[in-house]
Amino acid sequence: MINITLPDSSVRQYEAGVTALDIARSISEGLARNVLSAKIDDEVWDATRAIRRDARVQLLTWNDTEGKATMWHSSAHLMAEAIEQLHPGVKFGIGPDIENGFYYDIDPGEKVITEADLVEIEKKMLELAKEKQVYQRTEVTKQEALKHFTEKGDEYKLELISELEDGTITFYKSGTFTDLCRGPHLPDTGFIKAVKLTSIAGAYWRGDEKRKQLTRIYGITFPKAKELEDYLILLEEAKKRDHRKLGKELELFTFSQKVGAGLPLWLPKGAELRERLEQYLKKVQKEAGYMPVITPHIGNVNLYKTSGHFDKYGADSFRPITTPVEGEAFFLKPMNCPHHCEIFSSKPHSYKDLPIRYAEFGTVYRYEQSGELHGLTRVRGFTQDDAHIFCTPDQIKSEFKAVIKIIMRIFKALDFKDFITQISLRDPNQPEKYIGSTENWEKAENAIREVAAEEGLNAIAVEGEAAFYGPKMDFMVRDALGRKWQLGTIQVDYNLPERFDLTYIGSDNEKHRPVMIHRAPFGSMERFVAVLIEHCAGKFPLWLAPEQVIILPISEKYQNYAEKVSQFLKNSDIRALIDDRSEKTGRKIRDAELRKIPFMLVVGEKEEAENAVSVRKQGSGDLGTFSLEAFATMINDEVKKLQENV
RNA sequence: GCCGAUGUAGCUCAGUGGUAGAGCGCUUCCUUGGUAAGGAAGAGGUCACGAGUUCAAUCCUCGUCAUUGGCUCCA
Repeated sequence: MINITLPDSSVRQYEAGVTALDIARSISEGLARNVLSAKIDDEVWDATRAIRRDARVQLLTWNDTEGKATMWHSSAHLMAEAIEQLHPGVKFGIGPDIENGFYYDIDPGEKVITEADLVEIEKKMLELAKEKQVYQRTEVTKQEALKHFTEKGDEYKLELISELEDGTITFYKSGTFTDLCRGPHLPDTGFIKAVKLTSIAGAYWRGDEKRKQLTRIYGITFPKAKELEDYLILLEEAKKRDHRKLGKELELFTFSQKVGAGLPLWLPKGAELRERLEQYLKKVQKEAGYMPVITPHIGNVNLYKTSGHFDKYGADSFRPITTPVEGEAFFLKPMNCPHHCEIFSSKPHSYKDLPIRYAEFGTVYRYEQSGELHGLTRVRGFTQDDAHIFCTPDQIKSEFKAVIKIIMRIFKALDFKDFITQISLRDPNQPEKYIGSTENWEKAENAIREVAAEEGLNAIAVEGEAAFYGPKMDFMVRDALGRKWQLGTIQVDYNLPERFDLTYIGSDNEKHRPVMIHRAPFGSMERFVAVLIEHCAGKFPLWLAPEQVIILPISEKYQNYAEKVSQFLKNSDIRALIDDRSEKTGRKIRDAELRKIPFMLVVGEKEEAENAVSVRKQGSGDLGTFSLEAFATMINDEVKKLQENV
């Protein structure tokens, strides 16, 4: 007998060789029907795999992330089986579960799989699922594994097997499909009740752009048809928040082929919104001791040779601008830091001057690959809310913390709660990607780790995500469709000060090297506004809304009074406009609601007589009648509250 | 940059080898209306751009550009 400890700490005894499914059955049939897999100690196993030792067992169902993962991983196998039956000879790469579903990378040979094929594959999957094919796990030797896939002629699987150690290799077979796989899997395919193959895309084998591009098919499955329906509705809802759609509808920004791909044009309302964000940050930065600087949009190529940007990115940048002078060339600036280094160099500094904080809303230009452009989140010309802090080594941590404080203040003011804090480190396997000494890198990385720990940030460390000159702390937020974007960033840099030979005079009257902190709380105005639009679904906080109030006269007779209200609000620093169309009030209200204008003021005979307005709040309806003064006070108080909500 | 898809009126989209349609928006007129769509008329398109096939191309073929789902990249 073995002892099985359940999550509630109760211990039950079973025969050795018992399966998680048996355990579930011994608790209740209903539970057994829902068990997808099980966590045995800290490893997720098939629910049908024999347990031969004492263990902690947690049964996993659709309600568990790992349960879903099991479902989706098994679904990838099911899809592969369907594809193999419909298109014999297809070769398979990898087919993992992902955050929302699964994919399989396949090499269809001569055939091109298109979206039209997906419907057929879905149908086949459901057919096979109904057969309740059992997922059978077998342990195989490396030799057997190699033999199997040599016979099948699947070079991708052979490559994967060649990297595995003998004795750890398992196959899973379900129906007619056998795959190299670590598992775990569902007991059988019958759990898969609803299937949607969502998209098809090219994906390089092993993520290497020099290797063959396979066809990747993404899909998602559910244990109930209703859940699939709900998921699809959710996706539709998410699309409505897409900043590209809202940006157009709310007239915030646009693009023009004539201007060029990836070069955003801010429309008046978008510019209004952005300027308010900039003014807000300028105020915060002034309080925090930053000094404004302004630098040009181009810089001599030599500047970027010194900084290292030319070597690193020169080949993939906009071509240099040449001049009538032989050999002279300028670059569109891709970064503000080299310019700021030169500002620092413009005069000698004492340790007493440090830290020095230069801030600039600096517009930079980067030649992003054409396939990378995406709305406002990935563009070729954008404005960073950049600043560079030049400090002594022992000021790093306090300066770093002060920056975190600014970022948190902004995120809080805009109600960004779901962000990810990431420590972006070197890839230790690719030292050639970075400049500077190992010693400096370690110092910088340690400083960031220490700050993260001391500030109690729940940060995840990711290797290979650092900038080429230094490690970063990045603040990431997801867009409406779940894609992660980096917003705020703080970077510790020992390298540029060295390359620019920056110095300050210490108390010992010797020259010392300052450390540089690069930081941008918004990241870029473009990307930040994009994420902000999606975050609030276009319903901006009152202080940012390009149009705060719309006045709706009941009829033309009250046009004069509407003008008077408008003038009063403008004098009270409130952004108001009048809907003077010859339309009924219901229509004006509907249009204002759709334009997401925070407040609507209905004015007619009654309001004019009382010098009042009837207030309607976007999304929540009629608030009743207010005197003009009371309304203005209410708006101004709310704006003030929102801005100071920190 | 790579693989796939898409590009028709300001917007959302339908459509056809014989040079085009709807709804919304816009303009004008009627209507002067109290909390999510009042009525009528009208204007508006080189069907992304360039070649090719054809008697004839918005439609078929090729190329370019842009958008888009991913991959790769992201100072």
